Amino acid sequence: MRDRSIFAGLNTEELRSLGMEVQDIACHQGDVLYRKGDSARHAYTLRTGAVKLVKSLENGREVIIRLLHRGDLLGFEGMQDAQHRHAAIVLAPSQLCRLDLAELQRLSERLPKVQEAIRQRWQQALQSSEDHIMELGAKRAEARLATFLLQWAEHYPRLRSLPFPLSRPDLAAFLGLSTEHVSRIMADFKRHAFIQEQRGHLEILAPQSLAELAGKWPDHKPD
Amino acid sequence: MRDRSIFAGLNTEELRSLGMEVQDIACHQGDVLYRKGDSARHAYTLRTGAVKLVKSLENGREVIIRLLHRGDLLGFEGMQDAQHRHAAIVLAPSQLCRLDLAELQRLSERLPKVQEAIRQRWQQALQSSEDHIMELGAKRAEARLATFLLQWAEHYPRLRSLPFPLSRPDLAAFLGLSTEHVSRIMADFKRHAFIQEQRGHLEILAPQSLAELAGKWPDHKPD
DNA sequence: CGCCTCATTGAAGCATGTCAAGGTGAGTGG
DNA sequence: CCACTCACCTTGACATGCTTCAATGAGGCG
Repeated sequence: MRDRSIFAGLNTEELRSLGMEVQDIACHQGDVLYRKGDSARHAYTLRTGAVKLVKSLENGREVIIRLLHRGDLLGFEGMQDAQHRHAAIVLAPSQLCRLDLAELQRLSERLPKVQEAIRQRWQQALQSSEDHIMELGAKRAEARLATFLLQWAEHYPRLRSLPFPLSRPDLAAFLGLSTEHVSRIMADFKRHAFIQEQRGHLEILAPQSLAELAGKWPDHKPD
Repeated sequence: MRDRSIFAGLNTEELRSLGMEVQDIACHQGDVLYRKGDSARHAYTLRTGAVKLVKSLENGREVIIRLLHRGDLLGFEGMQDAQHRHAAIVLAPSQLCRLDLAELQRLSERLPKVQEAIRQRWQQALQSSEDHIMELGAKRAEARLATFLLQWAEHYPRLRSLPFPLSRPDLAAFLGLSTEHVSRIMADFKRHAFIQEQRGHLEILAPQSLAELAGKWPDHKPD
């Protein structure tokens, strides 16, 4: 596990031998990796667990811009901006690797592979953001939530009972809805026996039904 | 104008001398640069004009994922995906440069500067997508529209009358609203003399008022 | 214990979507 | 040149999805 490639096909040892300072970090729920506006010193790779990237409106309302899973990178915006664009908050017990940004910068100039790897991750992030835009722009609450649950499940293949460290406010902040509305829909899903929930774990009982809901649009009843 | 750097600090001549096939292209409204699913052969830089990137839901409903302005790049997802992720449609008379993706790929492996430049643009795109997510997730229609108009204006500094090639359906598809609702709000803005519109041109009369609206949130009245 | 935050539910209000109708303007074929 | 069409814009009336406010209960934690 310690030997698996953590970034750009390189594992911890190899990165270290290239002069990179790599630090293993263990976090638990609620830990703040960095806040919006912090000067960007480190980037991270998420080895296990889950992290949310949060942006706040002047108003105090928070929006979750992206949810990170095992294998995702974060904090790399520091390669161009001096400061972090959002806050990174740990959702579930996680293990991360912390990389020094300045050294990463130098490394990427020497190793095109690294540069390439970073670009690739950025494209992934962009794609997921664009998908999210579609969800927010075109679907209704029920469909957004259904889509989201199915996507979440994809991150834990061959697992019946999924880790699900998201609170209702979290879900609301990610899906652009009110806490109450999310709660109502989740309760509905449970009543219809589409899902089952207990102590931070989620089980999807009727993926088929959720998939139908996910593809249902405001303006069109398929029958 | 022909000599200005079009990409990664290189102008047309320099790119050509590096073996890159560069083609100047002139387009007008409605031209389709590529469609979603087209195999990705070319990337483009937008020299003047405006382009929309569109994704369709299975339902037929269209969402504008991103709006491109002078200096923006498009089609670069082809460097990793074999196919384009969205359709690119020209909104206003535009001049573009078309680059061969395969050659660009090779070039970027030889020139770190190019790789770097592409990564930078990707980050910009990601940032703008994330901002868009915030708009869709946290603001109401009036505020979204106000924000959008002000942002649009920023792309045409020192211009009183802005080119504004967006139809109401376009605005709706970008802001995640219905055409009618957009129309109503725009009419409101005109009645309040915040803006003025004529034949594809827009004038912002009261940026201050729009800015106030843009910062107004559903749950909080500032007074 | 007492104080949080979270989850759930109800009732009411408002924002936005839907449906429908009529008006304009641009392009097209006669 | 005209008439036709078609996409777009606007407006109204209505339906509904979603939020807000309020109240309650349940679990974590000092």
